[in-house]
Amino acid sequence: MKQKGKQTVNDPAYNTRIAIIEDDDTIRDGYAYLIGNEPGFEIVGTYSSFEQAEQQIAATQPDVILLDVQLPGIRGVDAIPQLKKAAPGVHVLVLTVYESEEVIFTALRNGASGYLTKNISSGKIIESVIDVMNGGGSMSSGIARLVMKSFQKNPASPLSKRETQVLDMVAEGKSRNKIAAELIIDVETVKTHIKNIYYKLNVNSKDEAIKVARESKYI
Amino acid sequence: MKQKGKQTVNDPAYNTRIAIIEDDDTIRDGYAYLIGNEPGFEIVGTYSSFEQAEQQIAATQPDVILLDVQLPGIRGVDAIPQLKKAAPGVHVLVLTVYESEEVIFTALRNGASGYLTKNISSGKIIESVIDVMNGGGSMSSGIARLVMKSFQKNPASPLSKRETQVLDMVAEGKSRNKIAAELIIDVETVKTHIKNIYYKLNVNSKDEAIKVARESKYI
DNA sequence: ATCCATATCCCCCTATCCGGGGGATGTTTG
DNA sequence: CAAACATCCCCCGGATAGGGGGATATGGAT
Repeated sequence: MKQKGKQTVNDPAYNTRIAIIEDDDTIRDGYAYLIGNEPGFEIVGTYSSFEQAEQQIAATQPDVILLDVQLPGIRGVDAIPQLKKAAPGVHVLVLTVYESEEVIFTALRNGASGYLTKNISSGKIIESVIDVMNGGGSMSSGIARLVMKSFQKNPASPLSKRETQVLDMVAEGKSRNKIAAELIIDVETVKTHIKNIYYKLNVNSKDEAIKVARESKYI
Repeated sequence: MKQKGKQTVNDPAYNTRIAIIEDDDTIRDGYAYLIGNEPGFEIVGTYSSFEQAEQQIAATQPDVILLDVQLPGIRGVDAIPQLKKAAPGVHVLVLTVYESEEVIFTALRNGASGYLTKNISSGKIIESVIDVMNGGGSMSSGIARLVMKSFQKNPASPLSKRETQVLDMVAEGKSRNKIAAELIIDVETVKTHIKNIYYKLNVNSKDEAIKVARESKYI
């Protein structure tokens, strides 16, 4: 229902207030034009850099910010915390041309409400804005694929089921005793599993094993 | 480009072959009707349970499976690995009425290509099918929100920046020495940070701290 | 039938780590 | 200025980790 002391989103007379931070003039003006002409949406500010935007954002308190990742100065996704501080409750929709995992996950960690590739139509952007205004999230399909892939394990892991389970627990900081207790097996068995894990991963310490296994998505 | 020995997806004469596993007759037949009448899409099988579907899926090798989470017998999301084994390369789109975090993350871990709530239009389902056929992913906005939220930390953490950083490393199985080396500070400092973390979280061991911090999304 | 991977358990050893206790000092920030 | 933060110092005893050497039983692949 989302109120913020103004009117509700569901009020047909209420315009969703949108700010755009994007350094490419053509793209910025294009978005502004397309979205500004859409009934129910209002562009309350367009900026070509974060530094330029910060003050104004605090003053205008938009509902949604369309944020380019490539900006002169600070990287767009790194500016998200400051933008949310300047306009608490604002929904940040990140726009990008590249699908870089590092950038995507930084954006998500920083509290972006959506992550869209720029090759989408303005209709899709409007749809995403509506989604996030209703408390949802929004991701283009390429981004969604990467995010979903990050949850999956490598099916070609050299580790057995039990070994994976043990290494999972090791990676959570649990001691051999704790692991043995939880799996209801002897500490010696846990030890053997760990020995075999080290052998298979060609390492000889906990954190090497965790590092290697994480990199290869074995755990 | 995705070939599978048949024709390419981009061939306008090729029909995307879809199977539906859904125990509610009305819903199943409804989807089958709506999707079957869509040009470019073909329903190659409808099943009311996983057990019933498994054999046929292996024989028909559909491109996409629409899978209900609530099934008699095995839970839909738990059947995903077997479905992918029966039809390697198949894209599984999970359909649900509830947005349960546990079920969502199980689906993602098991390699679902999409996760949709049932209140969406058949047009949206078609869109999602196209997205996954092109190698993308697809999530309804409520699901996307939950997934994105899972990446975020609690902004109200009692831990300082440095403490969070240290606990992060502790949670990765690193020893105090290793942490000290990586942060280029003394082991004693790391120890002090850990002491303070334990005090703040009201615990007195590594794995308690990790558990509490994980539950509250401090790390 | 045999071999290999898996899973379970047993014993030895030493160096390191962990948790708990007591402090101190400088900087940042509200 | 006080509180939070980040840094470093000392002492102690028990637990843990890693490396070495085994054994036994099951189940699947050849």
